[in-house]
Amino acid sequence: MSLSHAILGLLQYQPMSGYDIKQFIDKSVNYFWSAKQSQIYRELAGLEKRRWVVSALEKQSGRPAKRMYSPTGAGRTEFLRWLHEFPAALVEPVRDEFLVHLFFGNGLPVEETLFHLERYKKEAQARLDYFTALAAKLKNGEAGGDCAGERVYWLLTLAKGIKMAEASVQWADESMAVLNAIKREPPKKGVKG
Amino acid sequence: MSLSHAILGLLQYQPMSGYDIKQFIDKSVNYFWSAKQSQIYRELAGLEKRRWVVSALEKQSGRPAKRMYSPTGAGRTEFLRWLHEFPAALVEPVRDEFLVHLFFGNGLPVEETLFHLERYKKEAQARLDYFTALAAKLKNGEAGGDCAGERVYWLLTLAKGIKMAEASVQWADESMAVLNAIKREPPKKGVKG
DNA sequence: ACATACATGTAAGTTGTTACATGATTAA
DNA sequence: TTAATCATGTAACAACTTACATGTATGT
Repeated sequence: MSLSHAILGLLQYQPMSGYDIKQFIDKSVNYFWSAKQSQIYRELAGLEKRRWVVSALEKQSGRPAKRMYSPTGAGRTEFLRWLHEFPAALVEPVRDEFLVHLFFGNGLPVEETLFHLERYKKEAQARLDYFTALAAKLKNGEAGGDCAGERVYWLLTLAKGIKMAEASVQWADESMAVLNAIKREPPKKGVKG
Repeated sequence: MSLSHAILGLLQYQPMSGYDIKQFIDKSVNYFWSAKQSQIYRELAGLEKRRWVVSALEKQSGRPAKRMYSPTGAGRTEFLRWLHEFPAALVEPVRDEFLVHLFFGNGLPVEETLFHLERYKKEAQARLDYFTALAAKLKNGEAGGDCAGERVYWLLTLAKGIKMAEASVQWADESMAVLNAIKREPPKKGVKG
């Protein structure tokens, strides 16, 4: 339900093609929302079936034609209905494969885990840098186009991404420190020794 | 792939039933991993089909019998193979419906958004309290049973949950402050006014 | 010559959710 | 007597991923 309505919401701002939507998602709301190209096309087809959007082919010179989608009246109504309907549980269940591996880290050499924690930190740092730069642009009005009222809310969601990325970097550092300490001073096993 | 191998990993510690696994997940690794009861049963059936686990009915007095699952030799091998195989992208895609609503918050009355941010904060705070208490127990050896080597890694994953929950509470506070400021001083629209 | 960006989609498979179905015991 | 805990599962549906299929234009 969320993906189709999120797409419907984006189309309130301006008509877009499936490809445009994918670009927009990857470059802006990527912290809290992602989707594969194929899924976007499928959701758009579903939205059109329910008459919440209509599409029209737009020819381009030297490029494939774009199928541009726009919301209908019913689509706008449906979006507003959905918007008021917040989920009952606001903190979503997480499923993090990296943490599953770490949880079972006792079955791995410490060096291997440290290597992947370092990788993790770099990824988190890259996200942090990206979101920080994007937030600066949004504040200066260099991004987000003509949307004035929206900017505040976009910044709030970006702030969440920044907070999470900052916490992730810190956590990776602290975790590496813990494991490095173990490496130097292996833990005692049982009562012997 | 992750869920089946995570279950396989849990069974390395001790034989468990589907119900036991559900209890364990909900009460300990809930920060980074969750699953519905029905899915757990399906994954267990799949693991048994692949001969990575075997099951046996265990009768109980006054209670329904339990189907206890244990890993086979092939299961232990497969688990270790998987454990070394970390995902290429360590920071997982997030899909957060609450943030999708907030992103489109300009379409809602500020009071409504503030109400849900307050709810969000309470939920995050409850998680923070729970994880903090669990970490304290783990450190004292009151939880986690006979697993000595595992405890370090369990604490690392819990630390992540704590970090995230802390950041979430802070973010909710800061976001409410921003929206309260807007409520007192509504934003100027365009050049008129 | 090869990769990337542009652009759309289908098919198949995996994973996750919701609803259904059953039934005993225990605590409020 | 009502709800919760214990305990297992199936069926249907919804959501998501991966692989496939096609083709142009541009940059290296």
